Amino acid sequence: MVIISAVFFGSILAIKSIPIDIFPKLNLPVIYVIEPYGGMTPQQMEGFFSTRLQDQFLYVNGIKNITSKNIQGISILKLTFFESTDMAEASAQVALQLNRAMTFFPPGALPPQVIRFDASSLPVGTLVFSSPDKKLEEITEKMGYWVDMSDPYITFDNEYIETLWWALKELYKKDLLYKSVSIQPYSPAAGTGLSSHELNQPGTYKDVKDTTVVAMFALSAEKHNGIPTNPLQLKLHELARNAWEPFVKMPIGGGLMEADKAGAVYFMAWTTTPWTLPSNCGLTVGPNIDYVLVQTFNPYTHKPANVILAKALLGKYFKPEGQESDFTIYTSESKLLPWKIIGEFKGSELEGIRYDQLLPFEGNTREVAGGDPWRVITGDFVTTEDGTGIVHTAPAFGADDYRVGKKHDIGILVMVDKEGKFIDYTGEFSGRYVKNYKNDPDYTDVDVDIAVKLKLSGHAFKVEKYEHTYPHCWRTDKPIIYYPLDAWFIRTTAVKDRMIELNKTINWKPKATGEGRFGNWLENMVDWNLSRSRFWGTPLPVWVSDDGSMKCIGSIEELMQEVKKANKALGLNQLLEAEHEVVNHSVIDSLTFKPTKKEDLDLHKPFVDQIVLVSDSGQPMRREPDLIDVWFDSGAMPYAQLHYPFEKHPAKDIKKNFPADFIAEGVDQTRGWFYTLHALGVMLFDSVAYKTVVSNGLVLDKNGNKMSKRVGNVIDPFETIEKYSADATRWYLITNASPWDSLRFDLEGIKEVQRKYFGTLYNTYQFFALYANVDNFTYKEKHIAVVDRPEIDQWILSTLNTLVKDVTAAMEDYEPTQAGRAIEYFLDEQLSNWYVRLCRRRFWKGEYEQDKICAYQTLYECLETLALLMAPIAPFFADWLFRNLNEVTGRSKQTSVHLADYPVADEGTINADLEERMRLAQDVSSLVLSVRKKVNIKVRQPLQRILIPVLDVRTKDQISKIEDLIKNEVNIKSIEYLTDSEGFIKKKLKPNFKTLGTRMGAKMKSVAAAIVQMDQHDISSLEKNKNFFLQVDNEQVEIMVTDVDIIAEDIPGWSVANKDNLTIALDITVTPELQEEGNARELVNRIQKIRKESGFEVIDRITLEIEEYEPFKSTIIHYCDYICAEILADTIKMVPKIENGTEVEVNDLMLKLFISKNS
RNA sequence: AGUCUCGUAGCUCAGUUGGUUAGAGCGCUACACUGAUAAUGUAGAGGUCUCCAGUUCAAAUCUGGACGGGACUACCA
Repeated sequence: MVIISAVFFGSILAIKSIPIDIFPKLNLPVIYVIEPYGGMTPQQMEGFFSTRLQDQFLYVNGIKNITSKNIQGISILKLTFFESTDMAEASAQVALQLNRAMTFFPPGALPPQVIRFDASSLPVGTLVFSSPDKKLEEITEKMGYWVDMSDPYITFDNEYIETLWWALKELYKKDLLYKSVSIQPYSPAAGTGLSSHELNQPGTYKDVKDTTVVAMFALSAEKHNGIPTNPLQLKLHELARNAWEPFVKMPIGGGLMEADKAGAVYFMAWTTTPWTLPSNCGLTVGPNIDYVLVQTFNPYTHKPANVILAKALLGKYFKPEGQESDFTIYTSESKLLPWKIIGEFKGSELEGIRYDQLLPFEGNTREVAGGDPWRVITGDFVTTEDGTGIVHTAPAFGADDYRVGKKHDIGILVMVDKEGKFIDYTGEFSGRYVKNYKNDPDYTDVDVDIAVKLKLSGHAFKVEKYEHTYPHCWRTDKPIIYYPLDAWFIRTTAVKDRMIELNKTINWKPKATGEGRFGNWLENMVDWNLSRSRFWGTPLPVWVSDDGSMKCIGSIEELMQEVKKANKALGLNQLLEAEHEVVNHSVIDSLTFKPTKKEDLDLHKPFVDQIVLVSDSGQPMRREPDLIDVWFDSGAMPYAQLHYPFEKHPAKDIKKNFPADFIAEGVDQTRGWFYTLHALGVMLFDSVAYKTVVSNGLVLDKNGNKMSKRVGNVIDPFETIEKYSADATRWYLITNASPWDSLRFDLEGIKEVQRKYFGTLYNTYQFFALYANVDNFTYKEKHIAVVDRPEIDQWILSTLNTLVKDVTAAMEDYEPTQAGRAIEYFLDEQLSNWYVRLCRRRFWKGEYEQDKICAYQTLYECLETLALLMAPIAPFFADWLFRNLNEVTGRSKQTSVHLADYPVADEGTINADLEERMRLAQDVSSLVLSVRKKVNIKVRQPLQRILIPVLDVRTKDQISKIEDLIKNEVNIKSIEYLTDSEGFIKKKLKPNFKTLGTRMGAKMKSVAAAIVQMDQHDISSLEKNKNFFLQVDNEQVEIMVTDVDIIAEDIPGWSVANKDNLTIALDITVTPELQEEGNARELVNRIQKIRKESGFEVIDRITLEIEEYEPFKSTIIHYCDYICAEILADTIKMVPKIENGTEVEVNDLMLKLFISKNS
């Protein structure tokens, strides 16, 4: 047993130290890449993420050695995971699910404490570290989910078992543990019960052809012990008699009709297992099903018969043309069976009617059955899908039968023994196997013989071969049967209400699973069948004596005491070491039990079975042979792995480990682990076992099919992680679909994540590092207060803090998908696409002073925070980023992102107004750009102005604060606002359906139409008076300003664009001045290109010579300073002729120029 | 068979308490930018919101049913 601290760890490390050497390396860490490329292409991304790098990192940096022990001052939250050792089998599924699950930990919870649970029921000794564990270990580590597996606690340790025993004894004391029979799948061929797991093996269910019989159960004589048992019973006989009355003494059905034969009434019941008929104890009908009494003939004996069956199933046995056809002409040769409905009733009316036992033998008498057999009872499970609507009920051989039989006390008959053969005293069938379990070549089918017998005696209505699926034993390939076996139960139904109540306090993700699937399950719960008849597993600590007294052992100590007591009372010597000391009980002959030392004690079979205890009355007691359900092991895991209540060690304090903050597992565990944890938590501690549960959806293949080895569509997690990295895989799994939704796993999606998210992040970081290296930015300057930074810095920091808030909220709500998507959006749309793009100049232009430092600090803070925020999802990249930043600046004392605290939003930095106006700026820019595109004027060409109609003061205010930004972004000179609108702006009304709808109701449609029809005059009247009367369907309807959105749709004569209620108009006149400026910019652009092609450094100064060219002359004169500044030229020389220059095209003008580097 | 869940663009997913132009990203096409440059930006095409019926002035959204994918439970005369 061990509690393991887990750290999300990792990073990416260089193999080769090839710096990106565009600029001299200064203090910031160099971005290492694997191949000698300068940039990061999608293809390289794969290589960059190579897990080989992760491995190196782990060992070089020693992060592996970090445990909860040496991390101080960090809040530790608990995380409980369940891991199955079936890893080898289901590795892909489990690994992928784990990937999704493990992102769940609330912020500030680093490192989470992970408890590893090992639900193995493998044989003692064989499981130390078998390959599945190695594999598990490896994948866990590579996924960035690290648990110390060097010392896992295991469920077959004595300490673990001791807690289980303690738990069982607690239940025993509360009278929640009892022994009973249950009908279980059983393989007579193998002589063993089968678990449902075994029954769910592929290939278990096979199509077989069985002999089926529709048997006829004759209603008893009219009285039972002198009184009719059901008023209907009399009536049925009477109906039959009356129906046949006209035919009495007539030659009918192959003989003279006799009055006393006419009244025979039969229930029809179908069975696919005729061998269960001697064990029949009842007939079950559906209370709400309609049944009919049909006058007809027995198809085999051709004698008159009256049968009862469900009305809905008449067509299965009777042809329509036979209805009310002539009874008198029916002979044994007749093809057509005449029939007539002579009575109709509900199933509930039939309840209690008695019938004669179908196949009475010496061995299946009323006394043997116990109870009150051979009655009609009701059950909800009866359908009219097939059969007759009346179910032959043999409580011994069907779970439903047993349940309903018990409820109605019809007794139980078990005419087949555990070898699958009829017991003695079953007449001619005695000793015969119900199926060919012995591979007897001369085997004859008992079912057939029973069918023949029934045919001959007039108790069969239809015998036919029927193909259906039937479960088979996976070991012997023989059909299984359902058989009553002794079993131990936990009386979960006794705490049902409490379990339901406490379940309501559990935070289920998604909610529906808890309320629906799990809630239903609880509502319909049955007692928990604990027994398993295998060899390996936790033995049930119950000893029983022949006279029925019972002891439940709750600890090793107690066992020792009891053994001592037994030794004394029975003269045994069980405590002693040796296998000699033969005593007067054969069981102990080969005893190797040496309980003098704890570790020598083996609480498993066969050892515990050899222990004999003594009852209070001095009788020897033997252990019940049962083992307990491994799900009990799992359910008790929170305390069993702490060896509760035997350990006093503070680290094993139950209060710190129970209940779990949350658990996560596949949704398929609803009835498994989720249930057993809950049941035991409630029964033992009257507490939930977990506060939150996340039920993970399945990971499907890209076509939406379940991954299966057989189909070959399994994703190998090793390969995936090897190739695409843990981070990209994790990010993909988390952001693509909520953990509880099933996910179509497509490798293309991971590539997309690499490009889109990690590529952008990497490039953003690289951009930062590039210039930070140049300027030697190490965050050594004093932190500049946010309010003292430029507006755009304030904005991105405000957005960043909003992001922190959102991500934290999403994480706390166990919504990592939302968190991941929010991070993506921030990085891509806001940081990269807006902030960095707009601020590029600030990083390379000008001196290293205030504004530049602001830019560095701001971008640094964004990157740093991003690293922290994304650490749970992308542990390796996040750490890489964090350390790259932090190792230079030392801002955080922690050496790894996983040791640092999760960011906390600074509310003071959040400025909603600012965020709103930046959104406006983005929208305005986007609109201007789209107009530019429409009219084909490139952004480099400056334009004079845009016009923004503003219908409220606030919008104007907001926009005017970000004018410069917009002007810069879309290259215009000025922004003008149109406030007084009438006659200039063409307005349009958009009805607000929400407010209008409730008021207008049915008139809504015509009102909406009328609103759209309103002219400019009407609109200004509405604006002025705040209301307006519309003429709709001869009715006056009042609308308010608040009922409409007023949109400036158009400004006549301008090029406009709008989005929502924002409209902009662009002045597209290019004046000669603007043209010149455009030319200048174009020229700068061309020269920059040449600089780059010529291999100049960005800081090189140049001289520019231009061949004189009249149309361009004034541009150069007017914009000389601007051009020089941009291209780092000291002077521009106009020369008459250039020999070896470059020809460039500027707005359709050809220029010849020559650039030389100044020395 | 029952219970649960999912079904929206070629693909992966958003879509608030029902409200009128159903959104992203990828992919595709075109263009722009060129001191983040194998990077970046803009635009376009692409939808019977699986189907049917109902409730409503109004349904991708609510109700019922069908179909399809998936999970679990059960194996049934």
